[in-house]
Amino acid sequence: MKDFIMAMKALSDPNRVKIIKMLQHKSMCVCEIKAALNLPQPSVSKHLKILEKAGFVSSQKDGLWVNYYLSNGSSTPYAAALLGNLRHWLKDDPEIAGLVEKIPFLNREELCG
Amino acid sequence: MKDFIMAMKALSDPNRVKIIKMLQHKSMCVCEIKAALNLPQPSVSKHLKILEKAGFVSSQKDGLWVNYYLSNGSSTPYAAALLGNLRHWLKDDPEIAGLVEKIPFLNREELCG
DNA sequence: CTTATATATTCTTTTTAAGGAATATAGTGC
DNA sequence: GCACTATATTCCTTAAAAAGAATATATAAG
Repeated sequence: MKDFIMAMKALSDPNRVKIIKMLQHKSMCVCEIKAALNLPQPSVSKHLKILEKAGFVSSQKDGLWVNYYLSNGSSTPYAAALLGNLRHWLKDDPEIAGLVEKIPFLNREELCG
Repeated sequence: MKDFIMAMKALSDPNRVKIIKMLQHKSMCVCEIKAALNLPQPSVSKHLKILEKAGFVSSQKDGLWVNYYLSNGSSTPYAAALLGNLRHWLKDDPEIAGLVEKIPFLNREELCG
């Protein structure tokens, strides 16, 4: 039950849902997410930590950057199933669509430099 | 997005999840749920309202009683899909199992009289 | 119309989660 | 070693949700 509640709470915040929807298209570092959502960096880090603990995302260091990407099923069954649903859910949400359109133009070197 | 967040928030509380898991077995009135979960009546009514607004449960008056039951897909796609998942999720949770075992012995006339 | 009962609503208090500013950590390059 | 940069963490404040007590509504029965 505890894991299930943690998963639901992780998805109860629009910014965290937006992060997941963006990561469906490519793995991103903190500063890219920060730029896309226009949020302060510590806020992004905190959201990512919540998503990570709930099993939705994983991370990998790449030098000074940390790349975040969607977890592959092995974490918790709840996160895995919900990530599957979220593949098509909210596809037509205008706010999400707007974000996704901008993803190709995010330039990590430029944003963080 | 708003509907999705509402659904996630509705499932972010253990008591509400327990209500859904019980309703999988039979439709129940407020006093039966109150007895099963050992919660104050206003608290049960409030939880039910949240579940209803998020599309998980519906209700039907039966004289002085109000019967609550799981909504059938037509409400929101999120609630419908999650209700599907919840059919098997948490089946082995000890707390849920304990609750479900007691459902057959809930006697509405006795509890509310 | 009055009483009794099941449920709903309101209001207040407490708890929990989110936002923000500042600081800390951990790599990188000199 | 020092300086720089991306990310993480802490602490404090604010906002949102839950719990609790009291009251209101609605239906049924006498």
